Amino acid sequence: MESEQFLKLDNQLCFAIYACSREITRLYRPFLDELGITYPQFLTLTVLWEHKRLTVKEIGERLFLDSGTLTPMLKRMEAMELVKRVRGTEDERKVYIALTERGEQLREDALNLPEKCIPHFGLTKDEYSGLLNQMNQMIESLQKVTR
Amino acid sequence: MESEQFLKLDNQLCFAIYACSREITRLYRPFLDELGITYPQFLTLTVLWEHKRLTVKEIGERLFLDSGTLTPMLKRMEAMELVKRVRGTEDERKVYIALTERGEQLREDALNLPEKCIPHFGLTKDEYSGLLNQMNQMIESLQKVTR
DNA sequence: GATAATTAAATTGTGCACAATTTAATTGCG
DNA sequence: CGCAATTAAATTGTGCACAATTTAATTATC
Repeated sequence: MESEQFLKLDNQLCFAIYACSREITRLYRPFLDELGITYPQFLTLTVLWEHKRLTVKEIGERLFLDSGTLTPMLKRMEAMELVKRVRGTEDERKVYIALTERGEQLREDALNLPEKCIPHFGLTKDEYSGLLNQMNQMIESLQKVTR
Repeated sequence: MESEQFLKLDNQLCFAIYACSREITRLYRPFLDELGITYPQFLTLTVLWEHKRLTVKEIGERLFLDSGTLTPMLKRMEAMELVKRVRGTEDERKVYIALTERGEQLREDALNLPEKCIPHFGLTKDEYSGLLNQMNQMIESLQKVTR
């Protein structure tokens, strides 16, 4: 039947996406190594470059990560002096994350990172944005079920 | 400039793929929980259902994983009696991984897993296979650089 | 206004993922 | 043959990812 076909590794989109995600991380790694950060740390900085100051929860909402992942990572980033962690005063449950000078400056070094990496994806501009759309659509569909 | 745009989270295909991969794993989890396995373990079983007996290296070539990841995972799977690990006799560097009875049987329970999950991707049949092709193409392009 | 329910982070514990190194076996080569 | 180079797994160490629980603060309700 069809079931048999779907169970083959080569026919599984989920495996292709999982493998692709790891290959992209591998592509980014040498560039990120130069900056002294990991890929998830780069994503965290990316949202902070856009929003300056966010709570742990707000970062989590954007990256789809929870405090179990973020808290230890943000502590490492604080130790590297990339971010400051400040407990809220009006609501003491919240912890605000803001960039340090160093965290701000890192943006300049990261600015050309996408341009250096994206060409290796082997996609045309249209394919890139088409794929971006489809992926975001898919994420939305999936989140309706998984949340 | 364009650089600024590329650095925004919403424009980064790499983030979309990373997030999508994790959402798919989240979708599969409850079904895999019933089988008592994780997603990477499911992928390992998938290649073994296709090939019966493979070395650690051969599994790694198919899943793009190294012994640092596979050895401990395969030991856990051996403890769960899903696979047998047998050191090669003609070449003692190799370790052959084969399914146990239980590992074989699990295939029946996993057979309908793709059918249960794929509809939630929110894709048409054509979109699914188109995306599968593009992802595999992308993986190939990336591996030319990262290997 | 006390208390129950909710919320935000942190903590605990398990399982990848992967770089780097180690160990042991095999192959290549002079 | 003898030894260097290579190969296959295993090991070591770091960093996510996430479920489940805990802690502490805030909000809702009576």
